[in-house]
Amino acid sequence: MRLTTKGRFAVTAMIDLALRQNTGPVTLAAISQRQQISLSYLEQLFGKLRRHQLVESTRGPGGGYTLARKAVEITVADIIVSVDEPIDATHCSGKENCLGEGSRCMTHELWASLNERMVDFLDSVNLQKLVDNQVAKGVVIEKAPMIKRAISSIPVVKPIRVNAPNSVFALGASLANS
Amino acid sequence: MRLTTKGRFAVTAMIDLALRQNTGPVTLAAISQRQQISLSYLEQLFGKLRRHQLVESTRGPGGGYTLARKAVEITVADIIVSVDEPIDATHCSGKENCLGEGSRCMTHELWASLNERMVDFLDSVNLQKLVDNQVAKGVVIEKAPMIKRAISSIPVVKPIRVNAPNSVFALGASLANS
DNA sequence: GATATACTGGACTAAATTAGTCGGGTAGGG
DNA sequence: CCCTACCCGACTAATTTAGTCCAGTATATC
Repeated sequence: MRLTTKGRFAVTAMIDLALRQNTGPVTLAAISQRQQISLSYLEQLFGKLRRHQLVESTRGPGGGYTLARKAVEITVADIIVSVDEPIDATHCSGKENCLGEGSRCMTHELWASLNERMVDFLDSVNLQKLVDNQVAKGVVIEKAPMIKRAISSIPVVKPIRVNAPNSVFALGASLANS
Repeated sequence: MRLTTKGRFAVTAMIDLALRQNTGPVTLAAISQRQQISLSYLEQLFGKLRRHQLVESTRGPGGGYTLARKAVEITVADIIVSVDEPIDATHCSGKENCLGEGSRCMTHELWASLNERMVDFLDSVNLQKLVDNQVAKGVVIEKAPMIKRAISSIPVVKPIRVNAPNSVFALGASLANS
């Protein structure tokens, strides 16, 4: 289990998708605009979400992404695990007792427990809950305009690359993948 | 609240210290050897632990570190917060609603909750518990040899710098500091 | 069957962070 | 004094993060 802004972005994007997929597939371009996440980055993220069967894609005009299963059946943990790869291997889980006799792994159980709690929590929250929460807050979902071609004359603001400046989720977070 | 190997090292070192401080101050050199943590790095860590009043130092020969308060009164959260600086500021906590109306902060509450759970857990574990756990496991604490000068002919193995290879705690972890 | 839309995938990269090292100090016991 | 052991700030290599870029492929509509 790891926590990065990547996971946060993925959860945000999935909420956006869940909120609007009832009017058909949602394009990444739309999510990108609404959530201010770069399109290329979303593509990367959704590639992973698709490979983990959390979303389904429809190509071509009118295409986009839809949830692969009901929102209530997708947990936050599912999303995070999908985008923040396992990184398993190379760790002292189980058989190998790290270094002599618990010397290095004195804290192993501690982190394993913490990890377990985190997973439990993130698994207890499903996408539907987050959606309901948003709806309760009064988020307005404009009906997808059925116009064939959207106005593409909106000046594209070239996003300046600034590595996530020490914000809430400034850094990566990883924990034993118990 | 953040989680890095730095915090893990600090907790490990603190357990080592708690286990042996009854025979007087414990030197960083000794902890370094036992736990395989570089001395310079321990100095950095203990500087922070001291400034946060978790340990006290005694200079000169026979000196070293001791816990500033009883082990039962030091929690894992205390240790981690001490070494992994706050990083507060620059985040959307409270008044500023991030971007428009909850758009970016759709997940804010989620992370805040998760963070709260983590802190709760880490605050529920105190150093004494970890020490008891070690003792129960049968960790042998050699009586500190009262020899004035330790044998310094042990060939010092020059540690090769290899950035923490994707292990359990491979990466940093940060969460809202609610 | 052009053409535009929209997903697919992989190679690449700048900035930030981590996990330290290095070196020169300061305090205190013998 | 001199050796032990803490003190502290500057420096750095490796790694990771958070993306970009670009060259496709599938498909609906005209």
